Amino acid sequence: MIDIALLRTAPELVRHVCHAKGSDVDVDKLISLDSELRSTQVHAEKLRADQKNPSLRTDIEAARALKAELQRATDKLRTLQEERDALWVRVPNLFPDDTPPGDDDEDNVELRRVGDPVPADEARAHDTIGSRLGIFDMARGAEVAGSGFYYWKGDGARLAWAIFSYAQDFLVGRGFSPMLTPLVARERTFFGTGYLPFFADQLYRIADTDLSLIGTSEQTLIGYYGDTIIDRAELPIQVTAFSPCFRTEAGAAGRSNRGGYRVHQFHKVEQIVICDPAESEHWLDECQRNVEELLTGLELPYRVVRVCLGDMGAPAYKKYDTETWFPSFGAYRETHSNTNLTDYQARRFKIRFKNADGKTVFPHTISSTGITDRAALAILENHVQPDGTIAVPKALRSYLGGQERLGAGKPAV
RNA sequence: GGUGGAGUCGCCUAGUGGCCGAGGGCGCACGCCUCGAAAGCGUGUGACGGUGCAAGCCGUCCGUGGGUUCAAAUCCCACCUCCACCGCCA
Repeated sequence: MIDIALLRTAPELVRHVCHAKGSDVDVDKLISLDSELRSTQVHAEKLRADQKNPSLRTDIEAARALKAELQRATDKLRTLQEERDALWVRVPNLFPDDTPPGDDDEDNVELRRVGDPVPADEARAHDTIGSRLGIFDMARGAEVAGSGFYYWKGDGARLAWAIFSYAQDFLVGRGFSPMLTPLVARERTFFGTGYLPFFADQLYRIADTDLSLIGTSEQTLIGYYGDTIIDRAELPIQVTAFSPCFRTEAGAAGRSNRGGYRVHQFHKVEQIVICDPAESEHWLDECQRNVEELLTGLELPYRVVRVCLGDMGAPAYKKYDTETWFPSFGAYRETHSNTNLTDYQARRFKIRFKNADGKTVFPHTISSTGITDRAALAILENHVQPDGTIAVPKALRSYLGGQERLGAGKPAV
């Protein structure tokens, strides 16, 4: 959420944000609901104050009448509150003036390219390579769990573990504290992190419970601090976690995403920062630097784009995507996303801290990919050798017992 | 999963329908005292919302949400969490 005071002091700004981010929230309705809510609240509070008058103890008839009136006022208050909040929680976050306009990822603005991409080559498709080496299996994944699930096997599974360990060790070296988190969470958590109501159709809900599978450990990492007032001395909080991530990808069926690029379950090392509002731009840049150093260490060519308005999502204030070169797609494809959410999550989740002046304020949150198994797919495609094996980037060798080639031995299974 | 107990202002605690419409202690902050400190004494001590130019004022919050009542921390219902024991288990 943004500061509701903006609705009263700068309604044009709220209108502008809703329009720019394609929100269908009726701002005029919102303003009138909010205004009526407040006058009703003043009325109800006055009645409640009257109710405390000791003379009512001897005048039970008057007390009854007052009770009835107060009942009507609080009923109305509740209705108005529900109506206003239903709209308010859907108002998107603000964004800086230099945010690129646009509707989708086509309109993202490229900032830089790093590394020398190998030529586009359909034959380098990771599923083809991985299947041939016996380290990657879509077919059996579909058999067991349905379309959109796959297996890493043998050297493939070792490669996946290697990149996750590599990324986590790197981030720990950068001051991040590692966690292993719950893989399910309550609705409250998804609301607080801004995934509900905006991405409701992405959640795997667990029948007959309040729980859903997490779509990212961001949800449980930020959730850890929900409804708390953080000691200022603890900021900035830097945490990282490895977790499976579950997404229904509703609506993505039929898109050209062969192989394991877009699936219902992937694995991710996440980087999360909770910091003083004055420092969030700095930490967004720090997280971006981490992303790029991780990719450089994996010897993968990439480009960085500034994400446009239409591709950003309601909770995001500013977002960089990092896209890694996939020869089989003949394109840079998103492997990392790095977002400054400013105080949008903190407000929803009542995460606060006391600033130097002793005022209770909302911190900013940064949510950024560290590494996912999409990077492992990119390693297959970019580092495949003429003999069909995969060259292991130097940075990963210590995580693979010094091994320099993947898939050279007997295929697993 | 079963049975029993419990959740009050950072921590401990008082509390069985209206002198609690939240008291006390600890801690913390400030002041007095002191050469300085400790002790002692005094004052203060949260969150959220509304209102006002402002000092301030008003309201809400006793795990959460409902309900009973003129009136609820207190009575009723549901849920959440924790503790103990039993069962099961990596």
